[in-house]
Amino acid sequence: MGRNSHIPAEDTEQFIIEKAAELFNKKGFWGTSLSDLEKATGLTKGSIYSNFKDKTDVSLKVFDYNYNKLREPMGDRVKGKTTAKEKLMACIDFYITYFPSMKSSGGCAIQNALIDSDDTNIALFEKAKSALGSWKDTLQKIIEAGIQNGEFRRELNAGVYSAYLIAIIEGAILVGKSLDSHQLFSDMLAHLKEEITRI
Amino acid sequence: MGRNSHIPAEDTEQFIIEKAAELFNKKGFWGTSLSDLEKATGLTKGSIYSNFKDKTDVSLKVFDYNYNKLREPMGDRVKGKTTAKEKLMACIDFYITYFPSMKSSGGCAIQNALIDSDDTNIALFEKAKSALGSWKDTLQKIIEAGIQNGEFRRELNAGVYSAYLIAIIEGAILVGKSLDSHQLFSDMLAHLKEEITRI
DNA sequence: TTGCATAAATACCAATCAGTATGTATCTTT
DNA sequence: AAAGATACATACTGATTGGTATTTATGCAA
Repeated sequence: MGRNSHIPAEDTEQFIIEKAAELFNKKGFWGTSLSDLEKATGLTKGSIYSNFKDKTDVSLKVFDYNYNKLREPMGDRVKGKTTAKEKLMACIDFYITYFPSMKSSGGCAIQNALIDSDDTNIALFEKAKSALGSWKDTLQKIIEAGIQNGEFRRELNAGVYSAYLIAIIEGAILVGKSLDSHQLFSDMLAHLKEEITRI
Repeated sequence: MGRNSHIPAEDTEQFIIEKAAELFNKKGFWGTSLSDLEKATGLTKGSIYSNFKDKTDVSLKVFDYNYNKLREPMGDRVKGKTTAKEKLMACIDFYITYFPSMKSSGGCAIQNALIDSDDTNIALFEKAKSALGSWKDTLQKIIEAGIQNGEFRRELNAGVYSAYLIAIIEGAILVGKSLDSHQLFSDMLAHLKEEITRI
């Protein structure tokens, strides 16, 4: 009936993305149906398809939304710090703080997309992979700067250690979320912070 | 036509499980359809349903199969070692060795099940969760023994560190698999081994 | 105020989904 | 060799899937 044609399509698109975000993050691409999206948005399929090309299109834009919801506040936290060590610590502290909300919204979007879409939604997998890569690059540059200015040992391999940090964070999210323990999650990352003071 | 009625049902069940294992591990529970199982096994739906109650039943037995394929060889490797440190190292070395085959079969079954089935296949999630818990218990006991006999510092929290080890291993699988680098995976776990010599 | 573009709803589609009822061939038991 | 059990296939179901074509209602510009 188009009684909302006065609403710009852009707003509706964003509305759908926000409602779909938690669904895709929790139930995955194949676990989320269009009727799920209809229920969550209160809109009909026709409306969804006049804003998105297809289900994959929705999932890609939802990933960007979920990803930016992580990246932006983390960037803000790291930006304020000066030393490499402080930047890494800020990154870890960010995750400790955001764990509860991340858990309730279905976990880490990158992790979910990497596992969920492997083989079955290649476009989404590639997006998640590139997000992972750019996160690794960011950490690697921080670590390299820390090596240069003498904060970290010269023998430290920045390429490996950046991946190592991500591995622990993502692994801790998996374990902490599955065992449903914010405490355990914080303890694991606290241990990591200790270790960082010794590299 | 029942031209295979001379084959014991038990064998057919195992045959289906083995063929389904890679599918479920790669495509997930909702990403794998019964027609996928038909194609992979060469059997028909009727045959599958005379061996399993429903699709969930298949997924649960497939998880046990995938899980045991990990647990048994790992148990063998650890069993041979005497000190706690050697046991942890053997566990890590196991993953370094098995990474390629694990990657080609779709990754770590526990990790996949935990993320894939969260919310959408509760029975499978609970199975994966309990597998995670018993793995953590095993590591925790090894670490506690290591603390007792003076291999590790008395301040080390075995409950936290066991979860920490799992987090790194699972995280390294995620990163190594996604970035498609056995080298990076080995390097991350080598770094972990170094760290273990210092706890 | 009359058209026009837009946005959303309705109604529909073929394909596929998980699951079942029935049929049939083979093995086992007697 | 006849009867029953087993193991698989065939054929079907209703529901749901992702996606599309059409219709209707609204705001905006002429």
